Amino acid sequence: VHEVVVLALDGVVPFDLSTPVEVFGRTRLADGRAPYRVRVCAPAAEVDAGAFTLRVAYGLDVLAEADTVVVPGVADPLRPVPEQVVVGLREAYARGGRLASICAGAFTLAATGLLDGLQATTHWLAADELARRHPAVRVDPDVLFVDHGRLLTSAGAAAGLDLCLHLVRRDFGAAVAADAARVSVMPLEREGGQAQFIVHASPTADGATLAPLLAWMDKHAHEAPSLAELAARAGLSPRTLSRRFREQTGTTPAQWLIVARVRRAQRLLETTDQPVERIASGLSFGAATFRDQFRRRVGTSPNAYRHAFRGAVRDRDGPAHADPRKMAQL
DNA sequence: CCTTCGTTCCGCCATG
DNA sequence: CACATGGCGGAACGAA
Repeated sequence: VHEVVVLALDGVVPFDLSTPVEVFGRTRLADGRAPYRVRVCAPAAEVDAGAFTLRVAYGLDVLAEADTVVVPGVADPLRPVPEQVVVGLREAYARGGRLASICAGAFTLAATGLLDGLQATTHWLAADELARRHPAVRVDPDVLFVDHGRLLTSAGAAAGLDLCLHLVRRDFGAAVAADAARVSVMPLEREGGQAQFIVHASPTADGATLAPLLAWMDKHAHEAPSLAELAARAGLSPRTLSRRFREQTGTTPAQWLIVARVRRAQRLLETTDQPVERIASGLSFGAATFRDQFRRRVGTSPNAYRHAFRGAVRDRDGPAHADPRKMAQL
C-alpha cells in the first residue's frame, strides 16, 4: 500500500486536513482494494483545529514511512514552523517521499527550502505574502495546483481536491481517479478541460498520446464529431480509441464532448443574449436534448442559469474586500 | 413522458 | 508466453 501521512500542525484548517483523508481514504481500485493507507500525524498528541481539538494518534516519526506527505494550511501561515517539522519534511523528501501542500500549507513547505527555485502556488490572498517571505519561490496564484513530480502545491482549499485527485490519477490512472472523483461528487477535471494537466504536466505523467486529439476536440466540440471521426483523426480504431480514452481521461469520448459542449453553452449564456434555441443548434444539440443535457450537468435550465448568473454578477461588483494584507481568515 | 432508432460502450476473443 | 490490437454483438445510452 501507498502510505499517505497528513501533517496536522496547531491551527490546521479542518477542510484542508479532511480533503486528503477523505479522497485517499475512499479511493478504491477496480478490484475493490484500498490502495492508500492514510494517517494523520502531529508534533503533539493534541492539535488545535480552530472550532475543535484533534486527538492525533501518530507522531512525526511516521513521516519517515510516508510515500506521500500532505501539508494542509494553518489558520496563521506566518507562525514559525517548528524545527522538528522542517527536519521531518526534509527527511521524508530525501527518502524519496512526495510532499504536497494545500492552500496555506505552502508556507510550511516553503520553510523547508525545498521549493526554492521552483514554481508554486497557494491561496490567492496569501500569494503576495508567500512571495515576500520566500523570494526564491516563484509564486503563481493563477493555477489550481503545480506539480513538480515529488513537490506539489495547490491553491485555495477546494483546489486541494483537485490536487489529491491528480495524485490518484498519477498513481493509479484516470479510471481510478474518475471513480474517486465520483465518490466526492467532484468533476475530475475542472474548467479549461485538461489545461491544468497540459501546462503543468509532470514529467512522469502517462503518455501524452491523446493530448493533440483532446485539444482538437475542445476546438471542435460544437460539431459533435462521431467516434469514427475521432478515431480516424487519431489514427486508431474506434475500439482502441475507446480504451485509450478511458485510460487517459477516465471517461468516454462521447461524455467528454457533451461536457465540453455544455461548458461552452454556459459561457454563451453568460456572455451573450443569444436565444437558447440558437445556442443549442450552434452546438449541434436539438433544443429538447440541449435542455435535458444542460439540466443533467449543471442542475438548472439554461434560462434559469442565465438569469442566476446575471444576478450573481450584479451582486458582487465593486472592490469591496480585496485587501490582500488581511490574511486573518484564510 | 414515452417510443423509436441510430450510436456508443465494453467484455469477450481471435489475431499479430 | 505476455501483451496490445481491433472486430463482434448485446446492452446501455443519446437523439429526436
